[in-house]
Amino acid sequence: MSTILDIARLAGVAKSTVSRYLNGGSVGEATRKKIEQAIRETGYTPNPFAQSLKAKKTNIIGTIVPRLDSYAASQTLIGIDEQLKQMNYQMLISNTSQSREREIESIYSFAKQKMAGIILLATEITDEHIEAFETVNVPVLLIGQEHENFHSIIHDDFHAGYEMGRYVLEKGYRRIAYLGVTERDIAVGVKRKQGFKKAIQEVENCEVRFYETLFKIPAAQASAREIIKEFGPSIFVCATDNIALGVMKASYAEGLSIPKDLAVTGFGGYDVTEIIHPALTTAKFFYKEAGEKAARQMVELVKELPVEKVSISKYEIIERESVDNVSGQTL
Amino acid sequence: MSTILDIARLAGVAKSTVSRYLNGGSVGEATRKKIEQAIRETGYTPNPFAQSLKAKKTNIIGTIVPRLDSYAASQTLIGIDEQLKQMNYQMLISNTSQSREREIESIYSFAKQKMAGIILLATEITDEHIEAFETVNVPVLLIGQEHENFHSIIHDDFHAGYEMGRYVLEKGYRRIAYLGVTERDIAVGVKRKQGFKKAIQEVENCEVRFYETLFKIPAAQASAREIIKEFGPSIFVCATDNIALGVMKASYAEGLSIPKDLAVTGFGGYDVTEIIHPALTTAKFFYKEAGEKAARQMVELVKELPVEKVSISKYEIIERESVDNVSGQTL
DNA sequence: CTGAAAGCGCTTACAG
DNA sequence: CTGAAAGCGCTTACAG
Repeated sequence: MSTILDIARLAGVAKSTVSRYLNGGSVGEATRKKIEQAIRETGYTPNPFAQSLKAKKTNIIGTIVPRLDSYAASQTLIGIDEQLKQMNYQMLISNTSQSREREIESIYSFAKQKMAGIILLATEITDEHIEAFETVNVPVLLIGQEHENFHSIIHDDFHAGYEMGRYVLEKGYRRIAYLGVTERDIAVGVKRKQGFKKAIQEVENCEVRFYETLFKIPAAQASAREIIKEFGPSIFVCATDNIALGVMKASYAEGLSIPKDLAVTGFGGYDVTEIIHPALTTAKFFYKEAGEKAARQMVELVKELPVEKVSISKYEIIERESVDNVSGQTL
Repeated sequence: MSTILDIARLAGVAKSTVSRYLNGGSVGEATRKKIEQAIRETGYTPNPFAQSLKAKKTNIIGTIVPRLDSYAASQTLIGIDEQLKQMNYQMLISNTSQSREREIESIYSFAKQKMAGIILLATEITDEHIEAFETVNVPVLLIGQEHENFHSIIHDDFHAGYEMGRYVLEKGYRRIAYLGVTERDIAVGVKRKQGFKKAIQEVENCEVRFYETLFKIPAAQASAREIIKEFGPSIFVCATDNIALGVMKASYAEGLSIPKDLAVTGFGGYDVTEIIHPALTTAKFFYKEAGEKAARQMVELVKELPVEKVSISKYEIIERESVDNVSGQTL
């Protein structure tokens, strides 16, 4: 491995001149050529550790993710990674396995490692998060949740909820179970529900009940079984695709046919939703695109350029087979 | 951020003494206490860049993965990551988006970044791979494929194929379509098929035809449609779960009911296989465990301890609903 | 435009 | 056991 000194000698100039060339400073035509030649000969690449030691900052963006094995997470990461690569930055992933403690630790650990910025695929923002981010003093970008203290990219949960509500009502459903999650998750637990509620309020004679369950399929399945028995809705509007999957399992178990006996919708647009049969009607979010945008904005933050506080990523209602047309009426 | 000099001054000793303490060298009882106290006060942690600059090696294991959005990949990564963390190593992921070129680039790039070792979630090992690994001279571990030049952890594809064959025959199926993939993929394309063939050879009066398709669901679906029409098997034994999913979609489209009209099996044990209805009978591999073992072995390689050339990870046939009992006979 | 020098924070022989 | 000194490979004022 050759060093900057090797190529300085080869080119017959000083180390500092080579360094200047490398960092885009102005060098004379002749010396530039000699340096370029020397670099070509040796295949020289700068030692990143030496660079970072001086610069006290890397070109690495630390990305904190609650789990690796979710569609949303992996798509978002792919988007971040590809975009970052294009801009000559690198992504370092910290998987916290849904542990808030590890999430906080990762913030400090990334700061120690001189990450240029931190992207958090957020579920909940606690005081500990705020404190950590404030003490490390590194550019931060949230994906999936918004917070007044930080820049963020969110999915349009409210309007997706609203449009999903409209869609379900248009199809004629009037006995609806909304199966949501904890309100501590603002995006998934609050916004989607609020949007849905708004759609409901625009219509009359509609019986809607709101329930809360957990994110995992088995929990959703158990909740659904209860609800089917005690309420007997004609449709489940579920706050996530996984919850919808749990509802579908419950309905098989109860011998209900989808969508004839029971309709189901989700949110997310996970690829499994089109593999299953019947395919699931859902509000698709654009995780990869959101990740790409996050990467771009993060680099702008690093360069201290102005960035809008919150960007809203789009969505799309995808009609598939899990919802019937009960009435055909238009609202 | 405090440096080693700060804590040397605080403790009233020399930098080198602190460094020795930090690296497990012998220090006197009294100085040890003073140093520990100083570290506690300041919350000092060593600057990793300065360390790496001297040591010319990091405690980071570079992990090259063809894609992030696959069950096998994410489970394997989770296993590697968790185990590495426990051993005070870090994982750095390079996602190549199925580009062989990027795979090769990543090898060189990891070497430049002084990774302590490289783990490759392998699909195909080409001459370029071999050349790259030889020139960088960094410990290497393959997961998923074996190769004489390198250490590796593989899944027991051969025996999984064999046992799947036995299982299908026991259930009474005798008109079988084996839907495989390219033989350039030794593990998936060759070994699983070989194991399956062995099982077939132990029985008589069995009509088996072998086909080849691509890894993606739509491609498998198209292949399946053809095969259903021209051969009309009573069961599809598919080389991967995704291919099995494609077959299931094709059978819905053709109006065939699973498992009554057509049975299906896969390999992999992806979690989607138990979400769908009917749930898929498959040979489950233990990706996360394989990742954990890979991490352990990699660290041993880094430390230049002896490591077995190839480790075989286990599998398990999971019986679910996509296969009927046609005969009930025992082989 | 170019170069000499100091310094980033750590480790590693080498003396004592 | 402990410390002074050199050096890892780079960057950054500062002179010229």
